[in-house]
Amino acid sequence: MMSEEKSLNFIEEIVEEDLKNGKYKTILTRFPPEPNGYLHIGHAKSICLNFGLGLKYGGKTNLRFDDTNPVTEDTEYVDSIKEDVQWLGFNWANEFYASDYFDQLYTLAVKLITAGLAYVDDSTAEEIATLKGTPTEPGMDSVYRNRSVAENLDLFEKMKNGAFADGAKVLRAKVDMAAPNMHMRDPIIYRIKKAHHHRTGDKWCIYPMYDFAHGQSDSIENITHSICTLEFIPHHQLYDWFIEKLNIFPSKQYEFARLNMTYTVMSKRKLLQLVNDKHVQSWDDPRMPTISGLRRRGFTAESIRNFCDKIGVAKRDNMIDFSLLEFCVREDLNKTAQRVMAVLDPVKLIITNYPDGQTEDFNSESGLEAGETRIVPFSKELWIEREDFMEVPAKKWFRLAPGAAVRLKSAYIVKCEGFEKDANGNVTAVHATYIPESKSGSDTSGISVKGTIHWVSVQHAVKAEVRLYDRLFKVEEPDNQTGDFKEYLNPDSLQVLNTVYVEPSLKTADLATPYQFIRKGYFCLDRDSSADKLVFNRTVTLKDAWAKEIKKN
RNA sequence: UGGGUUAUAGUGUAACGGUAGCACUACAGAUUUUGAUUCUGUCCGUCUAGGUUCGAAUCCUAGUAACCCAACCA
Repeated sequence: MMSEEKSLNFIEEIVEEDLKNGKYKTILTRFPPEPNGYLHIGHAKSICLNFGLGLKYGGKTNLRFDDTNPVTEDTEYVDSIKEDVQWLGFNWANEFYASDYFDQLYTLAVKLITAGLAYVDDSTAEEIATLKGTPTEPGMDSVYRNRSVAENLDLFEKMKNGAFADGAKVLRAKVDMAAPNMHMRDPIIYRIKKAHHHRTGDKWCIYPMYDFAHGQSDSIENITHSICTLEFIPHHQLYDWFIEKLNIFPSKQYEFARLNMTYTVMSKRKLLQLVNDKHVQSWDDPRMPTISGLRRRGFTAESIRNFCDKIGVAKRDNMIDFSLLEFCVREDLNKTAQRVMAVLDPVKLIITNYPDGQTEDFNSESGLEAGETRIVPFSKELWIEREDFMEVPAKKWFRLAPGAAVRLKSAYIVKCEGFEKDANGNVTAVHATYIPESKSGSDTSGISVKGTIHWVSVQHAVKAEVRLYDRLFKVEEPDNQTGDFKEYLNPDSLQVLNTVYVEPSLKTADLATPYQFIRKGYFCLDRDSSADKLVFNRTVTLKDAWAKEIKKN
């Protein structure tokens, strides 16, 4: 038996090495979101990586909210983040908050001051920026850089006690104003913000910066592998500097390339703009790349996990085709979706030789597994898809056209005998005769047809609303265009169909079940549905060989 | 123009000095009561130039390109 061995990504290699040589007995990772927005598919990559490592190597993973900036953070985001991580199928060992550590962080800052490695700076933001220099020119010392330890201690305590206004003073680490790494040029580690915090309330008026909170929180929790994205590479040196100077648990930082995907944007700032400017209806608008948006759209947790597995983990910048995500969701839904019939763009098919008032119940397979069936009622008048009839058939056309025959899925073969048109030339009805001996499952007609189409009985049909989604942006890389990214939004990303007829079995449709509208795609019920109105979202279309055939001409 | 990171088919990702493989996409075909699924096949790649070696995607040298860093954001 050939064993197919999946190769390790570079972080798994590091973990295996650390475990093998006894550096650690078990590993501890963490997923550290800032609660200032909803999670998106890029976060899913990080979640799958961090929690996946814990699972794969018998370790644990904490969920830690990096809540050090009270002005942008909110419990609404905390709640959504927890829901999304759980929905993706992961359980955290502990739910922590950087704000849990504010007292310890304050103590660590005092320790740094005492060691002569931090000072209070009264300079304005502009002065600090000017003195910082540029990547090609070294910075210069602030005049406050050499304050005594005692004075720094006194000033820092006063900062904590609210003696100064926002922005009046900051606490800076004393590193090296000439360092080639800009982040080592005496980084700010505490600032004054008299703002209400979602968890600590008004207890604090100084808050630590990312660099003096993230690594220290990792250390407090004894995180072994602190995994973040590439843009934090310049912080790595500082991360290690604090650990060394503070002599705390040596967590190690590793960086991987964040996920980028075609036809969408992946920055919380931009996504927030789309929500605020009403280009989408909400964070969970089905067009959004957010976890909640994808969930509402009908993507499964399984498909997103598979996607994250397929894209891999590496250090080079990447741009993943949206079609890979579509492939993953089709792959999963094909196995699980209930097959049903729905006519999105209805036109009437009248079976002239079928008795008035007669109905028949047909069994139709509702899943991929043999034996799963549901009952679909049939009658003289049916709704069929407008695009399944062509007055003048195209080449290789094997659906309905004058004189042509098709199979009505799970029912009879019908032959088109004519059609009706209105004054504008639009087809208003198609006429056909059915072949009684061609009944599905007991066909003795001897006729074989190439095409099979779906249908819904007019008298049994249930009216529904269907929302079709297309890519959010009309260009592959909205981030890499000139001008505002919003200029590249796809105006046709949402199409609402108000007159869709679905088969009666869908009256009991529920939010948890994925459906395949045969030949049309995968759909799910939207939470906007009510007792008297069904609303479906199209998750993704089916692959469509015919559409490609047409495009070729 | 300082520092850092990265370069393998159209897009991702393997190969750890020894046959450049896998997935998606694209294309062609078989099967099909979903033009779906399934199955078969095809196209396409080691950033460049030198060097080391029996042998280089991998090691060395020199280039080139892309991305990140000058928020009291994370």
